[in-house]
Amino acid sequence: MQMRKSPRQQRSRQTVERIIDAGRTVLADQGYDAFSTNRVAAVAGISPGSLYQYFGDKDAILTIVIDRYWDEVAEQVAASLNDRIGPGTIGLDGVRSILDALFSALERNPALLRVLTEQLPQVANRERRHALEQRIRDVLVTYLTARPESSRRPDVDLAAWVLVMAVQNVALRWSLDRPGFNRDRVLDEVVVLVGGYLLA
Amino acid sequence: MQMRKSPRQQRSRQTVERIIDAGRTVLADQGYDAFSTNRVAAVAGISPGSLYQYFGDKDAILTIVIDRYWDEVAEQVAASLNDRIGPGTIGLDGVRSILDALFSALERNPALLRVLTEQLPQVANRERRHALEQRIRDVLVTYLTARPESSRRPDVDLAAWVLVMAVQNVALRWSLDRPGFNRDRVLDEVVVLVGGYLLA
DNA sequence: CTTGTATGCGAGCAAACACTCGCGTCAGGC
DNA sequence: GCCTGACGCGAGTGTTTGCTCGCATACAAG
Repeated sequence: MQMRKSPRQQRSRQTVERIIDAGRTVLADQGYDAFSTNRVAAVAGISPGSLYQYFGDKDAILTIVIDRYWDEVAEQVAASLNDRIGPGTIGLDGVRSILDALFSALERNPALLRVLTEQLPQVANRERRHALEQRIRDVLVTYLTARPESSRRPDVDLAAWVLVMAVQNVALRWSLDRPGFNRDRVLDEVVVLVGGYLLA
Repeated sequence: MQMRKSPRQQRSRQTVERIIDAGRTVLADQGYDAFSTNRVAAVAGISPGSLYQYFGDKDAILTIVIDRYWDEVAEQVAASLNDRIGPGTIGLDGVRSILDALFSALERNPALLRVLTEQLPQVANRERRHALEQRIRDVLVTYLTARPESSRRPDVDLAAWVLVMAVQNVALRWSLDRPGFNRDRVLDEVVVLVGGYLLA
């Protein structure tokens, strides 16, 4: 179920925002198990009944929190992407700064990222993450097509898919697992991974 | 909680196996939501009470199903790895056949793989997947150290980590999302990814 | 056969929790 | 200032589900 009715007055618009904030807070601070409607309502400082005036069910709140999170990540990566993609050939330093943006975006809210990726049924994230991936793949494909000299891979779609899948997991797992490796060196290695693949 | 007591008689050992089988069946066929103790017991053809003679709680059954699954995957990959690692330098065709083994292992039980990775809280898989990753990383590190001519990466540990993370996700997502790409061509690309990275 | 133990049963308990409903309160247009 | 609908309340309901417990049955040792 989705949003039940839209808030008309000022007061209720604040209520809706407080519910969403409370949802994010509970998720990030106490985990998915604690994410009960009663608790979210309590943290939001409202009653459980009020919650159901605007949200059809528990999942509706969860969905909004998830959507907002991935939208923020997408926004930051897209910003860096658009900055670099205008001029001419990107070059390895450009790749690096885009990767840097991705890493930074994932570092913004580690607690929430952890809960979203480790405690939630992934099916909840699936749609949004696919959208994010698709968005980046599209940019990649148009870039690689426009500048064939920057890649030796024959199938552009396939190359973009492989790169996104590979890079995504390196970034994600570095953010979540915090292995002992230095951030800058990991970035360097990913740049090599990408460059080596495209120009092999 | 763990295993509550071990089965002494033949009869009860069969019961335990039937419970585990039922657990796997319910998970793969009906998903995690349907994975209730009562239903598992029903599918196993026993009563809920009997189930708790051997398993401390619901999670104990789940854990065993997960462990067995990842152990099987690890076994198949390790087998291919050990076959290839004995002789001398592996070479790109050797890399390819190891990757092939990984893909095949993930293709064995797609339904269960999907439920484990998409519906379960990932924290349940975490330990086992880390163990699997660590195992492969160790093999990689010893190989790369023993044959420095096969890689130009300065930090062997870091290189192994990056490769495992990158390759893992490509394999996993290809198995789960079934994008339109031909299996062999994906394998080829991953070989290029690995080779290009190590020899860049 | 007897007896102690391992195994199995299944109705039912207790807790958690998503969600409702009837009623009181307040905002804001006229 | 009034009046109507939007807003908010919170105790309560219905259901689900993990798990127990007292008892029956099957097994194996002596």
